[in-house]
Amino acid sequence: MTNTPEAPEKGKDFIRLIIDKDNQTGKYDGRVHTRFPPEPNGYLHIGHAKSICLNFGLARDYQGKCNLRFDDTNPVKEDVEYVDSIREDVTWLGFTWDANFYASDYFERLYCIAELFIKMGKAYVDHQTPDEIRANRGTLKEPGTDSPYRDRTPEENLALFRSMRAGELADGACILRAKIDMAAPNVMLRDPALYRIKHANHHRTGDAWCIYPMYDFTHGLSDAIEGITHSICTLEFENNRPLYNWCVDTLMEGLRMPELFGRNAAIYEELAALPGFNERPYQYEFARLNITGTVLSKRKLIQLVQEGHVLGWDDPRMPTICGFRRRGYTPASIRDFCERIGVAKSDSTVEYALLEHCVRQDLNDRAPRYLGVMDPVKLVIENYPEDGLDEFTMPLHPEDESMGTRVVPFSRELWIERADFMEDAPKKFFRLSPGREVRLRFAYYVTCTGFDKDADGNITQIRATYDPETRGGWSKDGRKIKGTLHWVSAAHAVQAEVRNYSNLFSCENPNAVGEGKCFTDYVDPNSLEVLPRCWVEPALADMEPGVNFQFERTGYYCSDSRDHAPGDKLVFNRTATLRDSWAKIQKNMA
RNA sequence: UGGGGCGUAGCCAAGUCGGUAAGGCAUCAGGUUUUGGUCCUGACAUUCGAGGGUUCGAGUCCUUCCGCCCCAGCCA
Repeated sequence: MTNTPEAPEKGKDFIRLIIDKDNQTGKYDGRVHTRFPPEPNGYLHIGHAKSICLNFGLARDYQGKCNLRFDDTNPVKEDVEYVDSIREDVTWLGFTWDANFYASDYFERLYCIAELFIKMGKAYVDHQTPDEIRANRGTLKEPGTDSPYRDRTPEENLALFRSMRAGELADGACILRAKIDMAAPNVMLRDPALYRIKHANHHRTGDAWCIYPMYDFTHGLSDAIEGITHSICTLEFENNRPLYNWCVDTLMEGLRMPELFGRNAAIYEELAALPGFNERPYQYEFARLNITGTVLSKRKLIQLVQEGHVLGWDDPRMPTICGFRRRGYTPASIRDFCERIGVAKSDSTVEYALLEHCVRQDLNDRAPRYLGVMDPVKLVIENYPEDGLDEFTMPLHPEDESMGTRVVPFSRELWIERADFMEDAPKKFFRLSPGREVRLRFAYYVTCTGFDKDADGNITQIRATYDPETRGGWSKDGRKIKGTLHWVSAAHAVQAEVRNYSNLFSCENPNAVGEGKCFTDYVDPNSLEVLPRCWVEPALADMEPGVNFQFERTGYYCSDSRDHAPGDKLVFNRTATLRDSWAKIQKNMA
């Protein structure tokens, strides 16, 4: 691992503790080699980010290595579109793999290993139908029944398996099964399938194969081939671990039986020399990530996209990596989140608030500030000259001068936020109201002198006077001004479309909906709010797509990567609101 | 008594050979502030799923019980 972000400084998780122990005992000679092994059948989500940060982070912290390996053993579900997106997302998160492999790289070796298993009497070809196999597997509490084909000779099995590979059999005609124990209490061990026939085109190997290895057979062997030391996956694979071990151990045993090698001897000898088959990898499981208010399973995410509940995989409301990217989340904020949630074995659901905290913290430091009015109402400065103009040079960041400045024009007519004015304001309201004085950010103090309404009672315009002695938003007499409003000069403002996002789901846990309900029933149609006519300061007109910034007093935003066109159509996505203690006060008053 | 895991605050999560419950988020209360932002300070588990036992001493050891998650794809 090279080129990776800063290391964390906190209590170690159980996996790091295991590695420490391995290093102390001299296991693997101090080598640490992990891998991130996605199946390219969908887009990566924040749950994958946890795994990515763990696996690549381990390599970083222990001066080890981490591979990217596509687990592409099921061609009908996979596609290059997904492998491309996965590579892009891992890279965007800030990680660099030491090697990029595919399970399909190992198809020939895997096939030879299967032949060896057959010769060892550890695998057989089963001609039972899927229904029969299911019926004979037994139940969780009752043992299974041996297949009538279980005692075929190695010679017979070898011939059959070769005809499977040769394409002489139809899909589903038979499978290759491990010969373990049909009465095993762990159902995974009741003669699991190793190979199935699928006359399907594979995104990488094309039509070279019509049989494909199963996950359990492939995974541990691929790990060993790559010299992986610590194979980390999620909790639901705990039951698979004995099978993982069986596959690796059985091969290691077979590799010591050269009398069985036959014409593929070269391949077996090569495997036998690999570090992974001398000091084999071990699998460890951690709890997958859950976050309140969203779903994190590929199946559900696909459903949201396909049924049109969202606008695509990168819809900013999606918990996908590309969704967060488009929303304006930074790689550093997601990494920080993954560090903070920890790695453990208990099922847990992290509050979305933590993720929001992480972006806010990151963006607070690095996002330049701008002024933009979301819900505009006109403010006329009555004592300001009709053709007057001020140009204020404002810092792009209040605590970081190095970020520089920009110039913001000021004139007689301004746009301010409708919510910043109240006709009859309570005492705690620090904004504009008849007779009250507020500061216009970095401009002047203004005092409200009145307002106008239309026939329906809507406020059409607010009137005020300004104090020329307060230029820059500061006064010599030191009088206290509690409220500071953002504003934009009506004559100079640029129009923009602002897209505000809130929770995609209207319930806290869309994974556990009531009887007869579907999680999609809880998709909130108001989770996307489009404000087509906002007024923003001119400095924003030429902003490139994909740039993070803050609209002061409002929130963190990001120019949209798809629809934002500098100098033409401005489109800004809300990444997160600012924390809003005024909202809390209002809530408490109500 | 199918098998495999897990249970420390509202949410995550440290807790190594038993020695008297880290940290973060959220929440609440103050202070600073030209963003009701940021920042700073303080509060927030007499108790670790429950009971029993061993011990001078138990979140850690023993034991019984309870609760939750995973497994019966020719998916991963």
